[in-house]
Amino acid sequence: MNKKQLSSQQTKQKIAEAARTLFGQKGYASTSIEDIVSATQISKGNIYYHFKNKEGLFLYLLEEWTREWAEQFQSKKERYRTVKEKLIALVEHFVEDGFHHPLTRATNEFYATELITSPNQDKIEEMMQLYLRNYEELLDEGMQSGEFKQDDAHLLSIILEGMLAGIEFSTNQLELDEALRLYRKAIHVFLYGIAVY
Amino acid sequence: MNKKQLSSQQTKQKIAEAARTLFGQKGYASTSIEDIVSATQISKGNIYYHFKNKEGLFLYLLEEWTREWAEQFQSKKERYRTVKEKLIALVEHFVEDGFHHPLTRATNEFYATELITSPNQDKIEEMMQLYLRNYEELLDEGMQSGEFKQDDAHLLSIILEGMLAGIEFSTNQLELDEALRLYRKAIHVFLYGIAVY
DNA sequence: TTTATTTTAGAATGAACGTTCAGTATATAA
DNA sequence: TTATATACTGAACGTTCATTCTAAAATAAA
Repeated sequence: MNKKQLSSQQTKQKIAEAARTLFGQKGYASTSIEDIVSATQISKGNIYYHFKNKEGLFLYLLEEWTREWAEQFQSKKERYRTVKEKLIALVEHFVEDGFHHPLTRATNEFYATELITSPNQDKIEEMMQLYLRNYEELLDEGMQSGEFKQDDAHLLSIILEGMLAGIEFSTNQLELDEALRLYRKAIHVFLYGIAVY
Repeated sequence: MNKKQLSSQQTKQKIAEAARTLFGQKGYASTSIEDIVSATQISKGNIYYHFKNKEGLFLYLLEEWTREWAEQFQSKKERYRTVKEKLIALVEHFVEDGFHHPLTRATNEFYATELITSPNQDKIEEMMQLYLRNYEELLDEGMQSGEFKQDDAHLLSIILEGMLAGIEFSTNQLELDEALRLYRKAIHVFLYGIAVY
């Protein structure tokens, strides 16, 4: 990569960073390309040089985020022994580190609005599935090991994912420690609910 | 109410009905006032005669919905004996009758986008609280009666509400019976999670 | 019948915004 | 040095859309 390509990559990342922050602060629809221009001093044309359009820019951020999430998920998983511990650690990690992730709220909005029109439905759907598959795997593991009752792991993964995502919704006004308390309680209720006694 | 007032009320309801359907089908932002004009043959000016603006129209629908919800919640509550039964019945009822309520998705979108800018935050917040209070009351009742472990009912109400709302999200593609199965499983996991053994 | 009030119509307004495009600068390669 | 592909600029475009405004129609009141 020569000097030019390098600085080009840097501007692309600068755009991405500012966009992530702005989408997080103002939501998807309310963030204009002009806002990103103001925040970065990078011209509109340049933004469109690096990204197909607004939707493409957002999708780029989503994919970046999903990739990171998956990596962290894996490394967390390996650090704990029982599935219970793993799940608790995962929840704590993603509350601490990601609960106010810039994109969580904007993603809801994006998903709610763009799902109907976007030709990128598949891409979004795929990302959703990634989260579910990871949870499902863990739950399966817990059933194999005898930690959890035999049950429909797929269904439970939707419930878990739904629960975590849904709580996030009520979480906007909460401080980190309050949020942490809420999520801990939630995962414990869930674990009690599926545990073998 | 004379003839004129009556027909005026009728047009107002006609607008509300069409808006509810359209917001449900296309989401909040993607539904234009023009769409409502096309669907109803009622003029723009007339719509603005009956409603302050688009946001006001949507809020009107939300309030209508919340009112109905609260009524049905009450009447359901009285028909069952234990809190467990009440909660299960409630979930089933609102899945069957409301899970594809026209406004569920649009409300998510509206909430996600308008929360930041809208001066109606309070109104929305208030509606949210109504749901929570109702759940909290029930949970409290269950703790009093010894059905549930002593715990923080407020926290649990947020978790329950979050879980139900969050699952809805994954539910768009599901058939009613699949959705019902999912929600039943969810409420059972939750109940097991908080029950006294 | 006349006057006042409420209700309806729809063209006009104006701002917001995503996207395009013609052109310019810059670094790399020849 | 020159040619070329890459990176970048920002004004202009076109469209969408909520909202406003003027006027007309319909009904109620006097």
